[in-house]
Amino acid sequence: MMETEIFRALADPTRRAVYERLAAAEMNVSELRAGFAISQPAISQHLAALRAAGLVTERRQGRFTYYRANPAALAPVVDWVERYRNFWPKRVESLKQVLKDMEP
Amino acid sequence: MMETEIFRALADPTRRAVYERLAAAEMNVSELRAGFAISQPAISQHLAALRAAGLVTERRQGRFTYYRANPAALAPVVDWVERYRNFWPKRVESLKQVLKDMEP
DNA sequence: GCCATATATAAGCGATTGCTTATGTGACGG
DNA sequence: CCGTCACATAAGCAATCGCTTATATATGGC
Repeated sequence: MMETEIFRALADPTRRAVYERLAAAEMNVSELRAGFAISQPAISQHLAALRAAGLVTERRQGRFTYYRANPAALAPVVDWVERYRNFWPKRVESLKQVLKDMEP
Repeated sequence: MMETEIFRALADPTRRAVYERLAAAEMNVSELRAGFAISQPAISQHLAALRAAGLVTERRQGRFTYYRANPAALAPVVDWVERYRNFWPKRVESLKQVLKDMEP
């Protein structure tokens, strides 16, 4: 299940923090690591999880790998929440559409 | 972190399925169990996780405990996604407001 | 009171998580 | 080339997960 991988990736607070930093600005691994008190491999492993879920994309440039958030990959989360829209008005539709429009 | 507990609760596919069934209809544990191929304690443990995250509420009636989904508890998920609204138009605001209006 | 029913909790177990240290891989600068 | 830098991968480990079986806690019917 695709949603499982995304929810699982976001379930870790460090990983959400990584995503948040990458949403603010594209960054290479060393720059990213600066904000956290964990080892470089730990960061790489978190990035691998986010990458597998499609939540971040990488761009290799020489020795550096630049990562950025891919907010379009959050669509399944909104989709899932949206399935319970019968509980509330269907204004949620708009968000779903916006995310769909972002697809590359 | 509150979001962590919610994301973690939703990260398990069985738990999401439980939530989905409880979103469709209030149900006691035995009725709920009928739809799954796992033991009664396993269901109770999933319900405990969902309950701890505030995603479901219980109503005891005699020997039975009836559970129902509490969609308002999904608000932090929408909130979190919404934090990246700078990537997309701010129509997301409306969803946040709707969820806030649902609070008991 | 006594027994069955409905659910929760405890205990135990293999699988998975998130971290660490160690090592690999590839690109740059001398 | 050769050493260093940027990053990924491997291996190992304690903690946590999701499940099981066993047991506790209520409630209801007799």
